[in-house]
Amino acid sequence: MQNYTEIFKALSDETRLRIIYLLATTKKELCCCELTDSLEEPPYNISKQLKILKNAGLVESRKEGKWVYFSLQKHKDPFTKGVLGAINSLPPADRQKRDKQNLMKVLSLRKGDKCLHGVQNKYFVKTGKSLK
Amino acid sequence: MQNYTEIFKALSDETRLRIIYLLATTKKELCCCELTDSLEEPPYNISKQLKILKNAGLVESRKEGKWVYFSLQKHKDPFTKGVLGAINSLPPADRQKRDKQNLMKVLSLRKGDKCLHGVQNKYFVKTGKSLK
DNA sequence: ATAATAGTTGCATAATTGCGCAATTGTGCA
DNA sequence: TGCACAATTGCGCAATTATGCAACTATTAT
Repeated sequence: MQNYTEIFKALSDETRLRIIYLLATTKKELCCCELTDSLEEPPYNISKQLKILKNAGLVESRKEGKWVYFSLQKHKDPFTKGVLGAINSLPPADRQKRDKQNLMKVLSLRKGDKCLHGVQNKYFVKTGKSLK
Repeated sequence: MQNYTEIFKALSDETRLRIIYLLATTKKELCCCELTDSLEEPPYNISKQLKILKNAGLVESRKEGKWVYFSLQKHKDPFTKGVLGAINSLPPADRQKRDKQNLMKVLSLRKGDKCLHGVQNKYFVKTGKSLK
């Protein structure tokens, strides 16, 4: 049962839930810098939250050159599938809409479905704060 | 989205998940002392966890004399319904089997579907520790 | 009224978590 | 080799949460 409480704990943080929401609704693999631009959170924070999600078995990663792509864990037990299904069906709040808009903007910069740029809003990298 | 992280946070504790599991699988309303005996946890702990579950909107309570009966919240949004469904379908681990055995024992003491006794293992009340 | 009991709450302390910064790792490229 | 950059990690501090005990409320029985 610890497994399950760990999954719930991983989902009990707003940043982590926003990440999962993007992964679940777009059904794409996203790299750290794309998530950084989408959530307007500094890279180290995104990276830390992704690690927690990975340890909980919700997310898996794939390294490709300098980039690491994250996606929902493929092999899910019925429990995890049920929980992720519930998240996937959530109506998007303002925050989610903006996250998704940001993501669409960044995804349009991909070349051949690959992220070949880095963080767009470089300001995050240094300060962790949004520009406007 | 805070609502949802709050729900996940409420479920990210083993004691609370055990309570929800009993409520979800028995589909009965259970009083605090019955949960105390089932989980073999001291009453104040059960009471505190129930309060958190209640604040998260997962549980509702009904007072009847000295007793307070708790049950799953009746009016559930699709999200909550999905999450509780996932919990309900969990295969019982050893802990859950014992919890349920304990509960069955205590439920058999009811008169007319009412709990008219208190905590059976009174030792919990004073020390919070299991007898054997 | 007094005692007993179901349940709750306040408080002090311990443990955990979150966040930002700086430093580090790993990879590709000049 | 040295540099740029995506991503990660260790550390310190603040904030939050968990835990156990004791005191408290509410209700019933004597």
